[in-house]
Amino acid sequence: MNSLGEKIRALRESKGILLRQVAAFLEIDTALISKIERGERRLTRKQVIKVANYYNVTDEELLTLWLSDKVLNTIDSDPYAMQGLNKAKTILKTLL
Amino acid sequence: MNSLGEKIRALRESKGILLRQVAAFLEIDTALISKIERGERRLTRKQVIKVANYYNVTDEELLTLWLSDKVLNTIDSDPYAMQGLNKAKTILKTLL
DNA sequence: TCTAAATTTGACACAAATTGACAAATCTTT
DNA sequence: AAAGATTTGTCAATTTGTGTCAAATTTAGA
Repeated sequence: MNSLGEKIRALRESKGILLRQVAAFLEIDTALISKIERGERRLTRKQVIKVANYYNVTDEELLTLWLSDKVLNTIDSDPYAMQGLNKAKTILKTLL
Repeated sequence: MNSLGEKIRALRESKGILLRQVAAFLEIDTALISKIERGERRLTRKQVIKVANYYNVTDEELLTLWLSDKVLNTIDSDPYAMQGLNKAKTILKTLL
């Protein structure tokens, strides 16, 4: 339930960048980015976009993970999570 | 984006019950259930279950709508909403 | 190993969102 | 017009989200 954190940690490590550096770029405390990568906290939408640029990946890729994490977090482990998700998808389709 | 509110309003009206009565049953203010039916506020999970019993429908039916509303609310009108939903679904499947 | 840098943890602060009550305004029915 | 039903607006209490800071722990290099 923390796809984005894992992803940006992988990106950071693959480029040999320090938490300190990402934190500076995002203008937040190092402790915070540490928590974010481990899924203890979440990025804001704007921060996700900044990070995507920083690591040279598309906004879409990271935002999709970010949204997915948010969704899974709100339906948590509700027994009807899948039904709710399907209903949401059906409704969303009609809105597009 | 307020499937549940519409549903419970329809249920209430089909049975000719007053907001006042539902509110009394749920032990909340009448104004609140009014707002809930119009999507201005949300029920808690426990209240959804109480309402389901009150109107003699299944928990599953109302909780599905409740979850769907929550999901659609959190992904709001993000341009990548559908991608996020699909990713969430994929991940959720692996967790079951 | 020793130590310095990097990361993690826990406590706290502040802001924003949520949940509810209450009073007043509006809508409906008779 | 009067009574009841519903809606609206505002305020308080609580919860949740976003961030900092200091201290503890882990990791790496000399």
